[in-house]
Amino acid sequence: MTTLFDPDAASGTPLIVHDGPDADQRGARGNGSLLDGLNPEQREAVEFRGSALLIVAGAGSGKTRVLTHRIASLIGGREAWPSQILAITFTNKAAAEMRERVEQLLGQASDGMWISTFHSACVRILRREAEKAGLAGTFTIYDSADVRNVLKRIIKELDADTLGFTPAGVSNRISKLKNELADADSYARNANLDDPQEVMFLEIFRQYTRRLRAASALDFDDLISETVFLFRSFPDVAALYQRRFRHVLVDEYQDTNHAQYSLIRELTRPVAPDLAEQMETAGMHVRSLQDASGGIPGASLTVVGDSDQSIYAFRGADIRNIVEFERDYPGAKVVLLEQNYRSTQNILSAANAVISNNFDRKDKKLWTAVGDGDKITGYTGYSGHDEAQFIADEIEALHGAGVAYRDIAVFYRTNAQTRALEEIFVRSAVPYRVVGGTKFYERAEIKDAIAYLIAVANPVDELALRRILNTPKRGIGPATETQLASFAETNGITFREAMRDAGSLGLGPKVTTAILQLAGMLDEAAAKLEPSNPAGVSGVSEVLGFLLEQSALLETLRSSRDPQDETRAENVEELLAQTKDFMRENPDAGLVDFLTQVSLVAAADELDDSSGTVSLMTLHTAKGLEYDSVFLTGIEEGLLPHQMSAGEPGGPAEERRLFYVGITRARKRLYLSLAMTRAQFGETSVAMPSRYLQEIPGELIDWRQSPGMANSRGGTQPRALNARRDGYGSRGGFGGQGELSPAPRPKAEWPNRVTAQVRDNGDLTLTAGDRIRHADFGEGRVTQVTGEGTKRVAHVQFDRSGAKKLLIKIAPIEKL
DNA sequence: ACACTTATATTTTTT
DNA sequence: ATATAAGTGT
Repeated sequence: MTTLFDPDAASGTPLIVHDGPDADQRGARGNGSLLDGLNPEQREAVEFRGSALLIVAGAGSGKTRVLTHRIASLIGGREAWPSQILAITFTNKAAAEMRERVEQLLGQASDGMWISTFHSACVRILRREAEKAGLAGTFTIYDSADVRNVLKRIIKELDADTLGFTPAGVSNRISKLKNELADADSYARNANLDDPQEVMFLEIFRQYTRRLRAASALDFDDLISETVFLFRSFPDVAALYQRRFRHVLVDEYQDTNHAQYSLIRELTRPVAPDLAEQMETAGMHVRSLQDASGGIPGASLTVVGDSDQSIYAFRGADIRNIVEFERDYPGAKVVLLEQNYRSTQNILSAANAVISNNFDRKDKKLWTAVGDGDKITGYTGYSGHDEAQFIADEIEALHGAGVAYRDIAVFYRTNAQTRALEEIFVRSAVPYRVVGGTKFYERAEIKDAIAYLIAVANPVDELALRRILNTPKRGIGPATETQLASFAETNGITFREAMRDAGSLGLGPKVTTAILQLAGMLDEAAAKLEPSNPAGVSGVSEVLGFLLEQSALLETLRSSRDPQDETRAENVEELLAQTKDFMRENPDAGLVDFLTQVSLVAAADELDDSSGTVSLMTLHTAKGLEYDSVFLTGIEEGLLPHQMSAGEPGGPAEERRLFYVGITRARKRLYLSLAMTRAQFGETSVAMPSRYLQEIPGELIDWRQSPGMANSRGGTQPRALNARRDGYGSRGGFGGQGELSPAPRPKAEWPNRVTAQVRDNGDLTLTAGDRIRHADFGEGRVTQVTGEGTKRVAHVQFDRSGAKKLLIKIAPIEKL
């Protein structure tokens, strides 16, 4: 028998493990079978043993495979216990998948392994070390809406709006600072205190910090930064985790911000000899980990990333983290994965061509062994709806040809673009699901129900209490709310305590009863969770059921005459069902765990692989996913690249990466679509093709309707225009035959600089029967006019060129 | 305090 | 266009 121990902190006690058949079996598995089917680079990445490893993994190069095999090989080769592994993924869904795949490879469960997102891991640490961190273990996590709520109140109280402060703006600024590990005090040290704007911002920041603390709440950014601060302030606490996690693996490293970078640095720091000795004395068994000096060496670090897929600079992601990895970790090994196992060569060639326009990057070319595949399909709609109709029709065609709906995805830059798509999809009966967007947990009725639970779990959370105070309506208005707040303030008690003491506020009897009833309900619910409760401990769903019943929240929605409330009631019922699922899947978890899980769901976590629907999502959400058929929509100037990115330094480059990410999601078929006009704020405006479209070699795209055709500057016949512009056109994305293939192709006729020359016919009005002359098609007769305003379309029968649809506002036509 | 009407901003991306 | 905010009247 060998005495080994798994320093798994879950139980806090070392385990004695016997050498036996089990161990032999694990050893016998060896690494041989784990390396099967890997290419030499992947193999190298799996097998490398050393303190730091950077895997530069191009899109679709099998990085998840490498990561899972690496973890499995560490555990299977008995180099590490599952509990010594910490793997950070981008979404909870990716984490679950990774765990499953590791266990599949090992053929055994691997309890104790931490595979989670940055935020989940930090919450876990903070709840565990709450006392040291100066927090209640039941702290609430505020999402962006909660944060804005708090800020709104502060700004109002300080009259800061007169200085131009908005909740969203301040929230952004605070978030940026926290991502840099700054707090109000450190900011104050460098602030220009002669600037009233700065002074006000500082005051808001201070108040905000104070209120969150008073409510025992943390925002998303705090989760990371507070963990870093905890580790820095308490080396002994940090040492617990430094000792435990011997292998730290981080996925999507290009999207880490400074705080996350620092967290990884702290976790992979060595433990000093004296601290290690203290731990040994405390019975923590560090002997087997100690090096010659008596300290515990830093954990091995593996990071995986691709700077070409860095798309989160706006939330503080710092591309330098990956670019300068070798400088940060001297002696780091770098492995490059360039072979792509996902897409066809045509798709990869397009992706390579686009991304090569970003100059400050290491050249990297994806390649595949699977062959060219289909061409990319292009389509230019007259409007967003026309574009959506094309997509719906094409999806139906694909489906008819045997492609499952779930293998099809539609991507867009902004959430607002879902509207046109949804309208058409509903009409065309295409089964679809919007991933992210207005997320389930962000709906008002769900936040209300959750607020009841938060009020029970974390009684000092004033925000949650204020939210439910008059939801559903119980006659407690803003005036009463303010009175309660100031009563709490003057007496130095919490809002909740003030509610319990409502009787001494001298309010009307009706209001007083209402408040006391609510407070009593919450206390009663809390009692149900007490372990000492003689009636036994209730689970999350019982408590929620009790609260919904007592507050009549559900009943109010059901009996409302607003037709939308019916759906809201169903949503609340869905939440109740979710609590039951949660209890079944996590028998040991409690209310706080449920609330944590709810707070940390990512958009992509909502994806259900088994659902037979088309998935709609933003390009950001699409990162890390792949589909057989991908529709990339709204490839227009102002949308991709987005208008707002124009001012940002590096904005257009990041937008290009976003386009690149979208392209590389497709396995077999890629569709690029855009519209000539786009509705925005209810106004319709003319849209121009994106500059990025021209970066794709023309011969890769098969235009069903090119931008040139859509504004009728093209035609169905080759024209002299093409030859004339060949100097530009053959290189660009649309005119392109390439210098080597002189034969003109009918479908490639977009004049090179069409983006710069869009005509405006103003309010030219046409009616059926009018004769017109078109610059290319000659004379014809209008047969019909459809559409409204700027997107009026004339259907014209040309004398020589046949029937065409023309966008009246921008077509090169004149009335005769 | 609540229901109704009118004004206004909203759309960049997200844990 | 739509959703929320603010304003007005009961």
